[in-house]
Amino acid sequence: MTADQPRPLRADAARNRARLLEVAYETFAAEGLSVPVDEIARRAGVGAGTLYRHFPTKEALFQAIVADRVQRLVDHAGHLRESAEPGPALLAFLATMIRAAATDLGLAEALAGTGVDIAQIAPDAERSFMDALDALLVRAQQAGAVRGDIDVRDVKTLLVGWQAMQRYGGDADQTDRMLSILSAGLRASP
Amino acid sequence: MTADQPRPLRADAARNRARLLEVAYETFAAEGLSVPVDEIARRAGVGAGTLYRHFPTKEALFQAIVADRVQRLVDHAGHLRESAEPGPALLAFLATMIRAAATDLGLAEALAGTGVDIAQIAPDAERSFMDALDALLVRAQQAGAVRGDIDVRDVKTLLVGWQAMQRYGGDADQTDRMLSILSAGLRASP
DNA sequence: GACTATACGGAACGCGCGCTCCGCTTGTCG
DNA sequence: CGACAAGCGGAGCGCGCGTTCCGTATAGTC
Repeated sequence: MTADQPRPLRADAARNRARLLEVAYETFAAEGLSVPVDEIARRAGVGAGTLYRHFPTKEALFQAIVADRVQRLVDHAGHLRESAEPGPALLAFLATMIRAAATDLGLAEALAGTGVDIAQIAPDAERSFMDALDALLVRAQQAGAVRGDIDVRDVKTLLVGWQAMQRYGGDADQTDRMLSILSAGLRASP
Repeated sequence: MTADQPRPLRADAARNRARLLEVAYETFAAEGLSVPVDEIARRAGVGAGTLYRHFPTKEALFQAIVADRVQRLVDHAGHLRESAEPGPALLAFLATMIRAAATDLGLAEALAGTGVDIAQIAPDAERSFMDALDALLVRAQQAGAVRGDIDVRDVKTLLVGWQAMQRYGGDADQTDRMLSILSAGLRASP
């Protein structure tokens, strides 16, 4: 259904597109969304026109980046689900996301902070992410490793909060303490 | 030393200044920092020139708002310290801040998110806030109500994260669950 | 090697916003 | 009540950034 590409995209065009995505991701993650589009183009070594041919709008560029990154997270969740114990699997996934927050979700939250919402900008990515997270959560709850009164939406909200801390706070020691508080708080309660 | 006012400020000028602060606070908290300065002036019923006479720059306006709000939080912490048990006092303060986050700290974090840092913009306010928070934390730890391996900076980081959730997530029920997780995680650990 | 569709670069445009300037109004004080 | 400083309003300036346009270069094809 969605697998036909009318025209296979010229070689240089494909290269430029990939390079733009890469550079844009790194730049936005590191310096925020206010970086001018022209600057992205410059760093990628292309003209502004080229960027706009691939991504007709700045927001379209965001969308492409987010979709890409979220997909990687979903894949990671899938692997954990197959290879680890329910409780540890959930915590490991949360830890991974929080540690990677400075770049991955940090970007996503930067979007939310500026008024752009992931669920709006890339509904498909959002949905498959939530599904993957839900699977991990339910298994952990069934195994009795996590309190039963919370749902996926709660966990997602927790992630948003924790990655905000990550961006805000500092050293690795603090991160460890934050993670310790999180797992203590999630444990099945009296 | 700092208690002399060369000129007592004319009556209408004082009124306009207060009104501007009020309107700017509400507007920025509700709609983000990208609201144009002219719009603030319009809603306050004054001209742009008037706003700029009181606050020579948009950032100066932020600074004035933040200093004002943080001071209120510090006062609140002082009252709690005198009137409540150590453990509950800390949790009550955290809960207050988190519940008020959508307006108060939400603004502060909005600043941080856009590259402005409270500690830079209003160092005095930041310092007295941290002192007040520290006092509550230390008392709670001495009473054995909160684990001893965390410090003020950790608590501040937690607050940043929790208020991010607050802005992000939704209903009151979810907020309660988040608070429950927080207090469970903070309790003195094995 | 020549021809054409495809893609590129970067100058230029328009708009929005922070900030300034100055002629007019209004509070204040004798 | 009259005079003067203090304050006001809002048109306008300049700049930065998102977006467009079009003449030029280059990959793909025979």
